[in-house]
Amino acid sequence: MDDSFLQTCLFFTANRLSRAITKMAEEEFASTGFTPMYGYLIRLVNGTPGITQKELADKLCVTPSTLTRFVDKLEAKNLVERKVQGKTVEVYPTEKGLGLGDSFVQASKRLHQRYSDLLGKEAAEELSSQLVIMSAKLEQ
Amino acid sequence: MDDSFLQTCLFFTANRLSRAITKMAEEEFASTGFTPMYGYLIRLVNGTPGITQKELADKLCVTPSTLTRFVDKLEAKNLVERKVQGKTVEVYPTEKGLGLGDSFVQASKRLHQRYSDLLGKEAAEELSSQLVIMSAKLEQ
DNA sequence: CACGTTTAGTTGTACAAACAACAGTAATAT
DNA sequence: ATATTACTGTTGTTTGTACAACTAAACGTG
Repeated sequence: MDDSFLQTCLFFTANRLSRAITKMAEEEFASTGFTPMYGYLIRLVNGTPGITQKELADKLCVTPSTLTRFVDKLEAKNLVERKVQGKTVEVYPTEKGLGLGDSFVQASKRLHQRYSDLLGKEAAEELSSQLVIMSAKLEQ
Repeated sequence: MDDSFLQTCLFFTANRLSRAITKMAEEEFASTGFTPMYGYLIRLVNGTPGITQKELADKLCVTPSTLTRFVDKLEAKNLVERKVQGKTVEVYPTEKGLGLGDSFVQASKRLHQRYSDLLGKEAAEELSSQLVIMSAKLEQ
């Protein structure tokens, strides 16, 4: 049967890549005790104390509801703190969160190394920057 | 703050693209009453009557457990039929499933047109084929 | 043949992420 | 100054997907 429609459909190919890289990222982040997305969130908060949830959602490209759940979990584990400011919520790092920062940076580096070895350093960087450009166009 | 690590991390950029294209695909497939993944599954079954679940999982790049759930749902809606053959399960189309085939093809075409308009036809095709190559390397 | 090994599929469970509906606050317009 | 609109965040619910543990069939070797 002709199943070439799978290879040419961006929905399918993008999701395939997403699943492959997510699996790899989870493996590399496993030692931190958190999944990659939480690692990036904490890094953003550590690097921008008082960043609002809206800004976090924009940077991470997730919906506000998803971000609420993320912050809920991190707050429960005492890794970030919320401070309500009118209608917005500012998110601040905690001592514990700041202490974990480095392990996330290390995990990111291992992940980057691992996929760069498989794809080639140049190709990996080119791919990533293409994905940013294309995502922006699709989100319009 | 320097948040360039988000743009250069393939985990992040791949998931961003995945969410953007998934949203678009769901919009275009909404009129069929099914999400895109189910559409592709039905097309595979319609085009390859008796295909096994293993083969479907391989083609769709999902795990066997995920595929079991998909087939469960489609079978409940009478869109495919299971036939146990020893330890494997063959999946066959139903009349109803065959009848829906065309609407999935139409939805796929609309989706393809829509993202091609945004990305450029050439760029979209190039991107999709790059994603296939890169995914294969990551899955090793 | 019998036992262990591999393979295919299923089920329980968990998590990321979305949407829809809602609540509270801020900003704008009349 | 009040009413309306817009914005930010939360909660309930749903879906896609994975993994681990399991069952059952097939295969291979002593």
